[in-house]
Amino acid sequence: MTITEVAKLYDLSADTLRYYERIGIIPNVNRNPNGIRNYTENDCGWVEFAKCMRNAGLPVEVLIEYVALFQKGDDTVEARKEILIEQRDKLKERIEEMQKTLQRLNYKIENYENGFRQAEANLKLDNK
Amino acid sequence: MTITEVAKLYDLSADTLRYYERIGIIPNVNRNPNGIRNYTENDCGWVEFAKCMRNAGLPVEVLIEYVALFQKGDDTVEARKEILIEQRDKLKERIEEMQKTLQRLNYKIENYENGFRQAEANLKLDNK
DNA sequence: GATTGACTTGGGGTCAACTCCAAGTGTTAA
DNA sequence: TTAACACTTGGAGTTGACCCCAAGTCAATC
Repeated sequence: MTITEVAKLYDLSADTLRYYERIGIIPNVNRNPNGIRNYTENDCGWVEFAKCMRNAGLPVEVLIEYVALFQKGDDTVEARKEILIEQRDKLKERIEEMQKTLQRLNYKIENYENGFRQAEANLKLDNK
Repeated sequence: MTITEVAKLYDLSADTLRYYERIGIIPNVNRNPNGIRNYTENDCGWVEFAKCMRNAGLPVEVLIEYVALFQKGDDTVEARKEILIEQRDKLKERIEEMQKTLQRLNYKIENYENGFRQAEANLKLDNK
C-alpha cells in the first residue's frame, strides 16, 4: 500500500505517517526500488496501533521507547510490559477523572433543564 | 486568598491562574487597594471548575465562550446549555474510545504475562 | 518529450496551552 | 532604611505534536 492509501485508511495525513516513521513510533517501512514506501499489513498494524494509542493520550515519547524496545527483540519483553502497565494505569486514572467530569456535566445539564433554578441553596455553588 | 494560596490549593501555577483570568476562563478576580488579587470562594469555584474541565480535555476556547456567556446573564442560559451538551457528548465519546484502548492494553499485558507466546496464530497480529 | 501526478527529503512553520522573564511596586522584618 | 518578599504587568519563549513547502525524482500519459 502507498502512503496515500494508508493515510486514507486510517484517517491520518501522509505527513503524519512520515513523521511517525521518522521519530520511530512506527518501524521503518520498506521502499520499492524508487524509494517509495510500500506498507505491508504488518506496517499497517503498527500504524493502527500508533493511532489508537495516541488517541488515548499516550505520549509520542513513550511510544517511541516501546517500539525501540520491540525492535531490539525478546530481551526487552519485561521492559515493554512495564511500559504497558504504567500507561495502562495512567489511562485508567484519566478515564476515571473524565467519568467524574462527565457526571458533573450531566448534572449541570439537568439543572439547566429543570429551569436552572439557581436560587436554590443546594445548587448555589454549582452554577459554574 | 492570594494567588499563591489558590495555586497551591488547586495545584496550578500562579502563572496559569493569571493566564486563565487574562483569557477569560475565569472571571476577573477583585484586587485589594494595591492591585493584588484576592480570590473569593466564588473565584475558587471557577478555578476548580476550569481545572476540572481542562483536565477532561475541554478546549480553552470553549471555556472562554462559556464563561463569557455566563457573565452576560440569564439570556444566555440556552446557549450555555448547548455548549455543555456538546462537550458532554464529545467527552463521552472520548471516554468510550479510551475504554477500548484500556481493554486493549489489558489484553496485551495479559499476553506478556502468559509468557508472551507470540507464535500462537491468534495473537500474531497483536504483537504491537 | 513534455506535462501530470504521486511520491521523496529536509527543514521551517503553526497551534494550543502554558511558562518564564524583566522591570517595577508595595508591605513586612531586621 | 534597606533588604527581602510577594505580588504586578506585558510580552517573549517553550513544548508537544504535527503541518506545510520547496526542490527534486520517477512513471505514466498525451
